[in-house]
Amino acid sequence: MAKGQRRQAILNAALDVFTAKTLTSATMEDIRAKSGASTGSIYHHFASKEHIIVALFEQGYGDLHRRMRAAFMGAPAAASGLHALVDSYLGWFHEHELLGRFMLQTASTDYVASAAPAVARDAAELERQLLEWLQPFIASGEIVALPLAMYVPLIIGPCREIMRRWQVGTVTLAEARPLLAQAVWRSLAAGQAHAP
Amino acid sequence: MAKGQRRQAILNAALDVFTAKTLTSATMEDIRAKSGASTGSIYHHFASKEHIIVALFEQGYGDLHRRMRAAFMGAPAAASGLHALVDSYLGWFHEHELLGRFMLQTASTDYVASAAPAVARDAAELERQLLEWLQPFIASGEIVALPLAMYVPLIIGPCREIMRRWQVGTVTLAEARPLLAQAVWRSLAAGQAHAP
DNA sequence: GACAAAAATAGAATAAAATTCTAGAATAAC
DNA sequence: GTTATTCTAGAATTTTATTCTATTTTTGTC
Repeated sequence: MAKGQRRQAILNAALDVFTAKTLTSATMEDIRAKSGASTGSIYHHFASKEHIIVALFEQGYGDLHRRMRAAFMGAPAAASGLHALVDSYLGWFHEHELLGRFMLQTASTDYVASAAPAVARDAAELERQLLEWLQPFIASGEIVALPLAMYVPLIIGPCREIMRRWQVGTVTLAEARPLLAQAVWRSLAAGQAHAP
Repeated sequence: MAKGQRRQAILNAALDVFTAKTLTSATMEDIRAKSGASTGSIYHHFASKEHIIVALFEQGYGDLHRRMRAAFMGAPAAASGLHALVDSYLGWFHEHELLGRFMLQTASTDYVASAAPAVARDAAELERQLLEWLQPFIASGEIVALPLAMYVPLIIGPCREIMRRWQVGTVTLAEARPLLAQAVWRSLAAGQAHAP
């Protein structure tokens, strides 16, 4: 078995098992059986069940963040950049159904923050870059001025909930995708109608 | 010990333990020690560790949903109803810090859906009522027409993410509360500027 | 207020699962 | 080719959830 093959086989098996059953009810024995690895081999690659979970998160978020970053960085206009960002998020989860299900269903960002500091750092860096990219549009008044910590929730919050629903089949991307980007844009675009 | 006292003591202890450690690393022994109940007593009230978790969810979501329902139902105007809805969500989590942390951090809606069907049903009913309430405003063109499954994500998504951040201290409610309601309103209000 | 029935508690016993350990096989480094 | 390192195996151990049996407390009834 080639270099790193076994490790990935274990991760793949774990992902299957974790999405089929719940995190707690999935046993190491399940993972062992599905991956074909021995107990010793599993514990050679991962210190514990939790470490397997963390490794999956790192893999998933690493890839997702990379894609999101690429989406807005370099975009010249606010609207197109945000549109691309929303699209990248939806697109990633669309293309990584199992891992995405695991990421959205299993644990929250805060759980990850303590268990997977690398992911937390990467997320913080991504947010910093996004805010930096937004800055000129806020300054010019094209995007509403808000406490900085609010932008990501306003952009990602709706995306996340939509993808949750997509995962359980109550929403289709074909219809949601363009409308979602527009809705996010409206929530951030300045110079429009005010509400009470 | 009075009627139902022990059950609640167990739930309280479990909540403490679950928020202090992770769901898996929190043991029945931890709960036993903190609650002062015996093993037998715990298993008399709850069939398993998972049942304790579900009971906490039912308690939390039952109360939250009740409050959200009260917020918009009967509101005469779209803007004020949505404002009240957002406020009720933020307010509830503000007032139930521990339970709220548990609910947002621990498990997702979908996990709950399979484990706690009562919660899922209640959530579905709440959504139905919200959409029914929204209907006239959509018909009149005051609120944008979207696939029905998109409204809740657009409203609750940002709220959820904001509260997550509030829980870890990166956002204060004093500043976020009014701005969030406005942003949600903008994302739903029709007849405004279009984006590419 | 005595008494049966039901609910609640206790803690020991068991079962299930995670993790550790010791030894052996494969691979890489030199 | 040989030595060191990584990897694999599977049995042994430890930890944790759950079950079981017996005892106590409460509740409803006369």
